[in-house]
Amino acid sequence: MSLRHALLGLLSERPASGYDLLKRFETSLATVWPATQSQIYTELTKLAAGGLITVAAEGPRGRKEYAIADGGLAELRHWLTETKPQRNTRSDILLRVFFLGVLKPEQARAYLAGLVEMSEQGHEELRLLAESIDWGDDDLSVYGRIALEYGLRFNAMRREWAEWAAGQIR
Amino acid sequence: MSLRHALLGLLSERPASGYDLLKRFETSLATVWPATQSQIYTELTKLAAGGLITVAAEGPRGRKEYAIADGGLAELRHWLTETKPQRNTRSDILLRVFFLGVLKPEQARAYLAGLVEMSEQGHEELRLLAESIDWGDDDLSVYGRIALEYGLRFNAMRREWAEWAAGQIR
DNA sequence: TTCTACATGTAAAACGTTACATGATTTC
DNA sequence: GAAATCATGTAACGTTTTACATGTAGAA
Repeated sequence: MSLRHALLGLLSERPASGYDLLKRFETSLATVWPATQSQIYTELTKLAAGGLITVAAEGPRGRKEYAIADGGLAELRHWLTETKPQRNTRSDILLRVFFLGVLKPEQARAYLAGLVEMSEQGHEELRLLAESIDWGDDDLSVYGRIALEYGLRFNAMRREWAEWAAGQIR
Repeated sequence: MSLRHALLGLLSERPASGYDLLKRFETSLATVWPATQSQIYTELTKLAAGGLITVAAEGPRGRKEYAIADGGLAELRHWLTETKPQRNTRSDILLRVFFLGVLKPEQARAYLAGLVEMSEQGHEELRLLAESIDWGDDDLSVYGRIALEYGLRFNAMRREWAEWAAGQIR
C-alpha cells in the first residue's frame, strides 16, 4: 500500500497533476518505487474520494491539479513514524545467484560480469545526476542527496561483491 | 514471473514436495524471494500441467514429490542466461527517505537510527547463519556462500550509510 | 497542418496475500 | 489421547502490469 504514500509524499512538496506525478515516478522515484500511469490515476481518484487530497485547480485538457489535505499529511506522517518498513524486498538478481550451479562456470562468471557492468552503469548515471543538480540546503536537497548517496554506495558495494564472487568460481 | 524459476531452481537441486519447498522459501529464500504456501502449491500445479516438472513419487498424507523435467531445466537455464534481471526493485525503506522532510529533524534521525539497528540485526543473523553452516565446495556451498556474502556486505553498507545520513540532518 | 507533449480514464490479466478448509501421521 | 507436524487445495481480495481508448493545446 505504499503507492498512496508515495503520492502523498510528492504532493506534500507541492500541488501537481497526475501527469506531473507520472513524470516524477519516471525520474526521481523510478529506481525506488516504479509506478504506471494507470496505477497513478486510479490511486489519485481513490485518495480524492477519501478526502486525503483535493482537486485544487483545473486547467486545460482536463488537467486536475491535486493538493494534499490535512488528513493526507497526517496519514503521511503516520506512515513515516508509526509503521515499520518492509525488510524483505524481492531481488531477482540475487535469486539467480542461488541457481548458478546449473550453468557452466564460465556462464556463471559471465552473469556476475553482467552485474559488474550494470552496477558501474548505475553508479555513473547517479554520479552524473548528482553533478547536474544544484544542491541547496532545503529539505528536498538534503533528503534527495541522502537517497542518491545510497544509490552510489549500493552500486559500489554490488560491483565489488560481483567482482569478488566471480573470483570464487572455479 | 520469477516464482516459477525459483521453484525450478530448487527442484534442480533435488526432488521435493510443496511442503519441502515451502520450508526452503521460509528459510534460505526468505530474504530474496518470499512466497506463500498458496502461491507455491498453485504454481507447482501449473508447472506440472505444463510438463516442466513431474510428480516423481507419492507419499503418505497425499504427499507429492516433484522432480524437474528436461523442459524445466532448459527453461531454468534459459532464464539464467538469456533474460536480463530487473534493475528496479521497490524499496519502501528508501521511498520513506524521500519524504523525511515532512517530519521534525529528530524524527527523521530516529527513522535512520531504526535503519542502523535493522541493518545490524540483519548482519548479525547472517553472520550466525554463516557460522552454523558447514561449507563444502559443492555448488550449493559456493553459491550459497556468495549470496550470503552479498547480504553481509549489503547490511554493512546500509548501516554505514544510515549513520552518515543521520549526521547530515540538522 | 502536423507533430509532440499534455492529459485522463478504464478493462483485462497476472501476480501476490490472507484466510478458510480439510485431513493424515508421528511424537509424547 | 492430545498436540505438533506434515500435507494439500481453494476462494476472496488487493496490487501491479499491459493494453486499449480518447482527446486537447502548443510549437514548428
